[in-house]
Order: sequence, then structure tokens, then C-alpha cells
Amino acid sequence: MTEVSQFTDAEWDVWRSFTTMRRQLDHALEKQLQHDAGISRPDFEVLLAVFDARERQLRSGELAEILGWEKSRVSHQTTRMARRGLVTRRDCDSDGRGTWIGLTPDGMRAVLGSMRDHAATIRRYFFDVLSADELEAVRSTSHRVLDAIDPPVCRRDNDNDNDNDNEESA
Amino acid sequence: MTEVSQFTDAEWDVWRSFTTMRRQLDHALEKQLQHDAGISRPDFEVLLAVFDARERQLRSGELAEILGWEKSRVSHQTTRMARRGLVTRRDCDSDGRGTWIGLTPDGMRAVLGSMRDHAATIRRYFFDVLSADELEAVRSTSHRVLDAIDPPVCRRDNDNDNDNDNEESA
DNA sequence: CAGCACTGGGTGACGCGTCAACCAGCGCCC
DNA sequence: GGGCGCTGGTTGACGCGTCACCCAGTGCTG
Repeated sequence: MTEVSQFTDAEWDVWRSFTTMRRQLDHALEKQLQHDAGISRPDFEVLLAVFDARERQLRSGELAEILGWEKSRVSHQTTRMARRGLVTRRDCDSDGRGTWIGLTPDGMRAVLGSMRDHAATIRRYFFDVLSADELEAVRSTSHRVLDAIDPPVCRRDNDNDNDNDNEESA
Repeated sequence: MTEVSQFTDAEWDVWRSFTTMRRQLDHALEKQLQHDAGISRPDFEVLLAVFDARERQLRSGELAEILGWEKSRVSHQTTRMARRGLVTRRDCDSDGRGTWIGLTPDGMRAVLGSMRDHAATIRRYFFDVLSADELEAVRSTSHRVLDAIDPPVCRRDNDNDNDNDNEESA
């Protein structure tokens, strides 16, 4: 990644800082969850989504939509989690194709035990160390980058039907 | 991730923007490489590191150090890449334990063909859409977050023996 | 030289994630 | 009611990444 990259040293420095930070932050959050509750980040996301749902259960498809995951990913993940005793999976009565995902006692314990710690960790490594201005900068740069990527790549938030015209300047 | 998260709406907005941006940016870069050269990002990193090395070859351990990867990861990755015909692996003469990683013609073609496009993509989605001030903000916030994480978590860049002082300002 | 620790690297199992293919139930429409 | 497309979801293969463990060559020390 040196002579070849056609970036200036300053650009390269920014890019490296940024990617390193992402990696370390992910790693730190993962480690905290693993340490505090013995679960992974995907585990946590699933547990929290189900926990937040009325009746503490969700159809597989709803879960996919909430998390922004593919259906197959949800299937794989919940299958693994069921094997590890974190969630239950049972067939839906009213629709023979459906699957309800619920929490086991272990899953409930895990999510309750890790929520506060996880939020605290995010706060410690992110919100606490950044000023209001910096947070605003993060927000705006994120949106800028997203806007640049947006047309060609996936659409998730406002999923309207057209997805191939655009370029509303950048 | 709603009532439960003990974040303000504004905080939540920042965090979501940030994580979404990371995901989409990674995804876009991955897609570009796959499209332009049929390789993944890890593939690209390995190829570029080897390409940059004198003699166009590296010992497995050097590669690990350059990329900041674990040795086992390098082993798995280069094994897969060798299977796909991107790199060569041959035993080292002077040290019976060593392995040299080199480029195949296909690997050379892939790295040559994707370098410019990859850099251009990073520029398009990142450097081009951010002002100098915003880039500086990215750099400084990245360092701030890294500094917050740093002590407890891994040390990678300046790997001198002491690993808990530093702070060369941000 | 024998022993022994260290070092370079590989392996296997597993979790995460995607893609493509598949399958069954459901709804619709003739 | 018999076909037909759609929808909800699963499966299998594969790549990525980590951890724990293993193995052999190296080199040092007695």
C-alpha cells in the first residue's frame, strides 16, 4: 500500500486512521460482549430485536427487515443460536411457511445482562471522547459518503421503487 | 435498538449513520474489486503487499506483519488464494520452516488491473465527497476513538516494548 | 552431542456472511 | 379444483476470520 496507491501522504494518513479505528472499535465492542455475556454482536442484535418485539417474538422475515439482513443470514444465525440455546424457533400456525423466533431463558439473561454494558462501552469509546462538533462531523460525513455510494449500491432506508436514475449532485 | 439503548435520539442518529456508512462503504469497495478483478479485499491486500515487496515475494511472517494479520489467517488466506491460482507458495531453502509467498501471472494481472480502479473508488466515495475540514475531522475523531480504546486493546502500529504511555497529541 | 525452548507456520473446528438453488405453502384466477 | 406464480424460509457451498492446538526446524546451552 505505498508508492502504488496514488494517494497523498495526508490522504493516506486519514484513510489508515479511519480504517484502523473502525477495526479496533468493532473489535472492542465484540470483545466486551463476549466478555460480559458470552455472545457475539450478531447474537446481540438478534436478541435485542426479539426482546423489543411485542410478545418477545418475531417472524423470521420481520427480524430480517428490522436488522437489515438477508433472510438466509437470519436463518443461519438463528439456527446457530438455537443450537447454542439462545433462541427458540417454532413453526407458525396461521402460515405453514412461517417461523417464530423467541427467547430462551438463557437468551433473556444474555440480553438483559449485556444491554447496559454494551451501551456503556459505546459511550465510553465513542460518545464520551467526541465533542458535539465532532459528533456532528461524524454524522454529516457519514451522510455525505452514503449519498455518494447510494445510487449504485443498496438502498435501505427510503426504499422507493426507482433505483437507477438519480445523481442528485454530490 | 430502541427504548432500551439509553442513548438520546441525536446520539442514536449519529451512531446509526456511522455504522451504516461503514457497512455500505465496505460493501461498495468489496463489490468494485469483485467486479473489476474478481478478487476480494483480503485478496487485494495480500496481492498488493507481495507486489510491493522486493523480488515480488514475501515470507509468510513478513506478510502477517505488514498486513497486521495473525499468522494463521495468512496461512488460511494464502492457501485459498493458491488454490484459486493467485499466489504461489514454496518452501524456503535457508530456513526449513519458512514459506515464500509469490505472485502467479493471474495474481499479477489481478493486482495490476485493480489498483487504479480501487484507488479511484476510494477517492470517489471518500476523498472526493469530503472537504479538507471534514477529512481532518475524520482523522482527529479516529485518533480520539483509537486513543480511548488503545490501552485495553491491541497495539499494532508502533510496536515498541512499552504500550501504555504515548499520546503524541491528536 | 543431547536436550530443550523458541519460532515459523499449518490445521481443524467453529462462527459469520453471501449467493444460488431449492422447497413448500399460499393465493389467485381461470 | 387444477395450475401457476409468489412468498417465507431453508440448505449447501464457499470465503473470511479467530482460537487452540500441533508440528518441525532452529539454535542455544550444558
